[in-house]
Amino acid sequence: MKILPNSLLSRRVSSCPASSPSTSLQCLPALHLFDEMPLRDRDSRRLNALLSSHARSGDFTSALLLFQKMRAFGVPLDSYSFPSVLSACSTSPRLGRQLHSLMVKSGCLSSPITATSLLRMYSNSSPIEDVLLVFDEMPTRDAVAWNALISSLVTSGHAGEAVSAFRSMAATGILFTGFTLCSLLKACAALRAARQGEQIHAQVIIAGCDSVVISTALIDLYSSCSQVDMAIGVFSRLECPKDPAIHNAVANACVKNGSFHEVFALLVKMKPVNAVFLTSAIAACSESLNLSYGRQIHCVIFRHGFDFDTILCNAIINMYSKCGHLRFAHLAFDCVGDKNVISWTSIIDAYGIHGRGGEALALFNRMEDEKASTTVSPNEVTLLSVLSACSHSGLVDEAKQCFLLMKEKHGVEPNSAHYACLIDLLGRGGRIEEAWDLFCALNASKNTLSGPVCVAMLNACRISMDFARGELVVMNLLELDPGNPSVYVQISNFYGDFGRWEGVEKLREGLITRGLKKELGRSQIAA
DNA sequence: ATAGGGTTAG
Repeated sequence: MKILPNSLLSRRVSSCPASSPSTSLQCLPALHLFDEMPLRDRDSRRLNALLSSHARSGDFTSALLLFQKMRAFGVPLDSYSFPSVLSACSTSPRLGRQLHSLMVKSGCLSSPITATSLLRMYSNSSPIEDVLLVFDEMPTRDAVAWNALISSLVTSGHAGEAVSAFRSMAATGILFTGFTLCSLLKACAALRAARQGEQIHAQVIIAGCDSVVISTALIDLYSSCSQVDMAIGVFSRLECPKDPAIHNAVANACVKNGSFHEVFALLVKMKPVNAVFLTSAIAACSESLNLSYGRQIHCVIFRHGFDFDTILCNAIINMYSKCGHLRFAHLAFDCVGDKNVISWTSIIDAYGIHGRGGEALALFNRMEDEKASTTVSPNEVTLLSVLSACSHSGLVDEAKQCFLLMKEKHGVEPNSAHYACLIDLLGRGGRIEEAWDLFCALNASKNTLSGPVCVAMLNACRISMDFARGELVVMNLLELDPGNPSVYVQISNFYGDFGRWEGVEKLREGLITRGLKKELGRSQIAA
């Protein structure tokens, strides 16, 4: 079952990743330029131009060093000095704040251009409140300023507020641009607002601002709204040249909506392939449990020299793990040069789902040991994988120990998924008293009681044949998640275990009056 | 002088 032509499989490595050039060498010419400039030439206009050229070429170190020199030599700073240097410090909020105060002192915030650069700086590294403050204090706001605000709201997870901001923008009489519509499409995608998204799509067509970038956002919108055919339609109707990003967007849309073969068909036609596309292609193999295609695509990745890409490697680890090939998952993990928290979580989870909790724990400890040198720390997903690995292997005490250390040692606050996992684990271990104590504590504080926590507790009651406690949990569960059909299945199974068929019947009636239907399951048996 | 789209773990 080979899908890829030999030409693709055997292509020589075309581009090896260039190692990044040394920053210290890069900034030497910048310093020389300034130092060798005759004193009379060191005026704001020339130096601002130099500053902006450094920033535009991505040489932020030189831009910041030059800015320092300008200050040291008393070169007057004006509105043309700040945008470049602000873009150079987007990852350093402390430096950004200092620049902000300099801008206030030099009266450079009256222009919407400089104020917008400041807003973008804050939106890259600071809480949304800081961004709003800058926007509120702008004396005049043009379309670019509004666009920056809307885009900042969307990327910080405030999609609803972004739509409101757009309404305010329109009410102020500022005309939207293609950039505005692009951010709104992202907002609609985040809100799964298909209707509103279609209306923006109409605006795009009316305003005639459809482009490859807008189309990419449209594909992502339809993908998020589970309308993969619409996404593919936008892609295939696009008349301008298609760039890598739009290919990647449509591949992602297909993966997310289960159209795996479309991804493979695109891959065969695509030239040149890129690492992002291959990541989606690997994800398609994981989702469809297609080890054969996964291995072929892994070959392509290797031959193209993309195996340095951490995100792609993480997808490969996950693919081998999901397809049942733990040994290859581990080999792929060992090959990741720059392991991040997802690399570690993926391999820990891989051992967990293969029932090898001891090795998962050993990897977790290794991650802790290497923390100092790699600056990678476990997060809440990592801890959930560790707990779940213990659960699959019956390592109850190890899980409890890990749970106790979660906050103080790892700095991770347990959430309801962690609680559910722990209760499930205690229940399976027949330790219903401990599970019940935890459940009652959560019930008392309310905010951590969730559907999954109740389901775990209910299962614990089934295992320990504790009908009285189970009935209490049933009441909690029906109150918490009455619209979820699978909840009724769980409860029904609980009553069934105890032969309480009248309970099952009552539940069935409840299901019918609520008009709930359980989604049909599908099973896949590998040949 | 400021501006938009694509990828990995539960």
